[in-house]
Amino acid sequence: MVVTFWLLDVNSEVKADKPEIWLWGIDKAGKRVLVVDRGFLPYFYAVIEEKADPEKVVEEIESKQFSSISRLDVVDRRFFGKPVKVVKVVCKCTDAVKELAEALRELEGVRDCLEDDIRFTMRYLIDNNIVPCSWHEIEAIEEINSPDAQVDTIYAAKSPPKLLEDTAVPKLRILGFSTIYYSKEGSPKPDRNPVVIVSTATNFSEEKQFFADEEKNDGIVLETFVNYVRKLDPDIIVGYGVNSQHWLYLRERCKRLGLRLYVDRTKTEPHTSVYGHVSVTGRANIDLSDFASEFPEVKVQTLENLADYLDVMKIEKRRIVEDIDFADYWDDKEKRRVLKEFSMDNTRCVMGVAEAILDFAMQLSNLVGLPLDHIGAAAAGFKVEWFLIKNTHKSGELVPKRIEQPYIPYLGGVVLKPESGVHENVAVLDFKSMYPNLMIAYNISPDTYVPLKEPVSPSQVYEAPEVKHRFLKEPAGFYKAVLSYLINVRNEIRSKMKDIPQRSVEYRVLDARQKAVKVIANASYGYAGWTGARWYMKPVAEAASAWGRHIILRTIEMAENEGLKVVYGDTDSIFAENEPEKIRKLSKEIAELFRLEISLDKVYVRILFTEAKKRYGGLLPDGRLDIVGLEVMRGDWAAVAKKAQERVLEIVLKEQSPQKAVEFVQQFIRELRRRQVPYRDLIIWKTLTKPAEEYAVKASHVEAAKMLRKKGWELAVGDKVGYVVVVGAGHLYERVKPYMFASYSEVDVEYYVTKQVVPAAARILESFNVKEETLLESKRIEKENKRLTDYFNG
DNA sequence: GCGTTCAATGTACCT
DNA sequence: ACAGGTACATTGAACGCG
Repeated sequence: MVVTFWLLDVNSEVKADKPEIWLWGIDKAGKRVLVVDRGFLPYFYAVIEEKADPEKVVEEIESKQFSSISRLDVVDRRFFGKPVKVVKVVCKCTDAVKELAEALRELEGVRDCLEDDIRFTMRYLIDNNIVPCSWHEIEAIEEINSPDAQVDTIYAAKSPPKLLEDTAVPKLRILGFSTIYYSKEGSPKPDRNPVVIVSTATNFSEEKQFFADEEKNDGIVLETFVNYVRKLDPDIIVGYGVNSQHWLYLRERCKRLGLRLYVDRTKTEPHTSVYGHVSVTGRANIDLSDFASEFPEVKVQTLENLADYLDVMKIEKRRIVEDIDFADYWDDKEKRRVLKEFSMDNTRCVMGVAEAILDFAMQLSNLVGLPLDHIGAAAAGFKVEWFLIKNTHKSGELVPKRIEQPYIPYLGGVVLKPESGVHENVAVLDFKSMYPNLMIAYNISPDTYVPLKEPVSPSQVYEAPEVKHRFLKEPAGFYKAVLSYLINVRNEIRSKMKDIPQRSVEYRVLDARQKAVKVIANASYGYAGWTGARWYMKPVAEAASAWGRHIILRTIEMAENEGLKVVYGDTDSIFAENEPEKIRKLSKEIAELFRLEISLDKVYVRILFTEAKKRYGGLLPDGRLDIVGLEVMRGDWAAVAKKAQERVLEIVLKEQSPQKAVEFVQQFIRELRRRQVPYRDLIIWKTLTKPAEEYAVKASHVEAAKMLRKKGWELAVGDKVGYVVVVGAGHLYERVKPYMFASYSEVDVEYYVTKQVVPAAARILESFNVKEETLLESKRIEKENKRLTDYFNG
């Protein structure tokens, strides 16, 4: 019979020494199915030396009588674009692959073995063109002696599945959860601290909570939670921080209590796997924190901040309970109610954030080919790499081994020094997807690169300026193929979206798709220059950036020849006077000369450049401010400074009154000195980028982290530390405290005046010759106004 | 011994 | 564990000074 299913998860098993692929999915009728494919064997390639005879090599291998070899085939492949003869070594089991490849590498006539490092499940998906989060059909028969799996039907495959066109997403059961641990000794530890609350919610509005008893016994929490999950049988489980923390915590708790955390579909426990994701067999376990980086505007990426940003649940409308207070809240009968509600709200946030992210995650999984539960956990470089592996496989290109490469820096984009001060009516022109388009236009790719010593006629190659790297004009390299596809597909999607109502399901899915496509296209240049990449090739990245410099510099020349004054530019953009006719002419010239598209991105009514590069603020026609690089945009400045600077910019750009801005700052400082600003606006957040001991110099956030650790609150590398500056003597790092350990009365407000608000405000006002001292003068208002009036009137 | 100078360190941003 | 280019605050050693 033919089974049609949407692929949710995949894993491999070994039964009686034979490898099996298990495909978990949902069929057209909404039944949960497991398809077991026993017809696929692992393999790798032995690359034959150029002068060797492939048949001789096969004979040589055969003579060794390796028992784990199933068969040998001589086939044609390509390696970095060059045709090679390889022996496809098919193995009887997955365990044998590594060992066998190691042995064959030593054989005469074998140059190297490749693709022995491709995981079996990914091998199966790629070879059979099977795509996670897509529909497939397969010839299969219902299993008689079924393995124990929590699905409606189990099938045995009779042939590999076939990918279908259908892009619809089936109705899935989604479960979200969050936990509260009880600890009076700092960071909760599973060997001593119980889980007192688990809150769950589903995408069909079912909310549940599981609580520990009065003695804080959590066996009941874990047992009832596990039973609930099994009964509900979700396809997707979502949480925040579940990969790095919660699954392991719950599992450890279960172990101590003699329980099993059987929340999957086969009675195994959640286990950490590739890229640090936690696998729950038969379901897709998704950690939303893995997707938080898609929202760089959110500087401190906690669940509540993300939910606030995505309009899931506003922070002002919530009662937040800090971790350090969990135990106190649990112990107090009245407060326990608040803690329970806080926990339930966390799970509601999980569900809301999941709704904003899941479409994107599915599209990314679908595009890249990594299973849904892997895709978030995989770093950007690995996403690009799997996308490339999947797409190069089709053209017979072999996947290089990952080898450690020395890091050799190279030149990047051009950044112009801005014409500091205020400019009116400024147009921003930029090259759309500059690096991908350069790689397409000049066929820059690992498989088209012509090494220095290789003779080739100049007419056959594109030669990058300055660096002189050469790439064949023909045939198209795989970057060109793949990037053209991505750019075309994105354009098609975006034009399709124009004809669809924005609230429709279809629009949302298309939007998620175009975002996924954009992520991969944008990361491909960086991938080429990443020393960890399998296809790392410095000349590829270096040629792209060299072409980029060449083109932006020619563009500036041409603009100026046109009579357009360029006031700033960075990598792929130029800022110039907004003269539509001249701009149109310029765009046309660029298109003809370089076969690249430059477009009018936006126009600023008024823009202010500081003396520095990469820092400016502009007023858009709709009245919004566009602020770039300045303190307002930074997560490591106190909110007081950011708010003051933003208001100063607004006054200066909209009302064009530096005087009024000065008065605002002076008033703001008075309020700050009276401690009338919220305490939370004084918190400074900085990332711990390495273990506290490894810092070469003393640093405020590290000292704050050490204070937290002394009280049992451990921070991991990558965590953000929130601290405030308090009164006292000595270095700055000696005068900081974690924000939850300090009280407002001990805060050193003068620090915030002189080192936060004043510098941030002065950054803008220095364009108007306002000095920091002026901002710090606090005379009576009338007197001040007069003095300023006199000052600005000269 | 103490203030000044400046390279080094550290973080976060822009494209 | 995608690239290079850049700004900026703070630290701490070197320096100058009877």
